[in-house]
Amino acid sequence: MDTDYPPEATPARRRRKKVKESILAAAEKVFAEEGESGLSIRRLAEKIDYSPSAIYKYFGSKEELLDELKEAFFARLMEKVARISDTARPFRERAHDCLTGYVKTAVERPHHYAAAFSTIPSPDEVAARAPVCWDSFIDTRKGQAFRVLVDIVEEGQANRAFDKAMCPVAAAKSVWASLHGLALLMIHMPLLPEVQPHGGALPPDAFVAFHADLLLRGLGMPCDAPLTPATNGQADE
Amino acid sequence: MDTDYPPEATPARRRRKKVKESILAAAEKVFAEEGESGLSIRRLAEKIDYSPSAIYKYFGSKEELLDELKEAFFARLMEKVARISDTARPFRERAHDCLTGYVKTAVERPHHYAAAFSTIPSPDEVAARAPVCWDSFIDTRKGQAFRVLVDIVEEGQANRAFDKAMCPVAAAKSVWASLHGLALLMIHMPLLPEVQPHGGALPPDAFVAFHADLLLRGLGMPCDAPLTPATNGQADE
DNA sequence: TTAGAATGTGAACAGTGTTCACTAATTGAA
DNA sequence: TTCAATTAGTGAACACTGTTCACATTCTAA
Repeated sequence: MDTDYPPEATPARRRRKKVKESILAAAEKVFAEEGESGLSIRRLAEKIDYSPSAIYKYFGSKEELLDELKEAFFARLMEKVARISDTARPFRERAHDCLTGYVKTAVERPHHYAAAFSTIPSPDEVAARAPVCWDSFIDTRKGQAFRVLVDIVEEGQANRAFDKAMCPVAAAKSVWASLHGLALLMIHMPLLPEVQPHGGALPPDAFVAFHADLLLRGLGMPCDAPLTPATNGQADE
Repeated sequence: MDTDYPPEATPARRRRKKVKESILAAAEKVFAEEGESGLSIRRLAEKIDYSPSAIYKYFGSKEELLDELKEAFFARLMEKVARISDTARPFRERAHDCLTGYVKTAVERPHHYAAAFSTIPSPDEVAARAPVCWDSFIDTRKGQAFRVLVDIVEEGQANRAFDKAMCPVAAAKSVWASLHGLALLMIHMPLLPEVQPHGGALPPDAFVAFHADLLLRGLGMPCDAPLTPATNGQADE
């Protein structure tokens, strides 16, 4: 696509960048509230007072525009988790907060997170892209987020907090899957955490923490605190 | 919608049912291969040699048609897992196979499974539907699949295989989330299991088994076998 | 000053889900 | 058997969608 120019800061380039950002800002707003179904090129054009076709001078297609939104979101998510991981605190706390932080950040922008995992490659595409090499994956935004998890697992193993027999990459994949699933389940079924046969369910945040504890224990790290706070189960109700 | 009639088996009703099933069959085929994006009413009509508007005599909307496909798929998924859970085998084997069975069945029909969790309710809708009661959820197809997981957790706790301090419902939610995430990750990134820095990644099935083992350990059940088979890690490569 | 590139536009194309007036066939009752 | 009422099926249309393209305008660099 010929929509991206080298960034010598001529006045024209600056103007162009501004317009492009106004498009992205308008798109971001609509998309955050209503998701892809609410975001049409015509509606977007109306919002920024341009004609629909003008948008195609800045983005090759709607998909390209959406990709930038998702990419930016995932970069924020990754950075957030990485920052948590970089704080100087006991390993268990840090690991726990990385896991819960991932889920919480994902759930904050449900449409973004869900859209970041929305395309299903056909068997042909899969065959064409295989085999996938590690280096190309780890340069992706998703790959970088994954990298943080691998580092945590390796650190935990070095600490003897986690089982050393596990392949750290496999363990990180497993953890990622579990976080991913919780995030999506909470996005698509926001009331699930509240569902409980006799009332007294965990509030969403506590449930995310519980999930993280379970994962850490799966990795081989026993819990010092009890797994479920007193509010859960069929207590006093 | 007035598209469903009582099932007195008059010739007309039989004919109607047949046509409806032919629509569903055609839709099923297209949907399984190409997902929602490939399934248009006009294309569907062409396939079964009817006019597009004819389809609306059988389904109130495209969404309603799709809902039937997803519902049928999830019913199969649920039944499959329930059947595994009902076999007479050692608890650990059964539990393990239920978890892996869920993921494997989901991945077999990627578009179905992903579509079954595709709608994101707006905050208004969430507020309107809250609070959700257990009984109405457990009658859902998803609720029934979830029920199987709760039963497994409770059985494991009764066996002293799982931690008794956990709320079984919370634990089941956590397990569900982890399975859900693995299934979706494998659907949207089919090559992820293969990604490994120095080659020698687990094949997909082995990775699913590894994931299940990790979950069982998280629930409090220690592993008899080593967590990761010999093929993993940076072995002989 | 002027050629060339970049920006923005309106009309159009091909596609979508859906509705509706209409015809044709089928049904159940007189 | 006849006849009214229901049902099945149709084609044209509506209001959308993403996208393209010839065209006019504006800006930029030589």
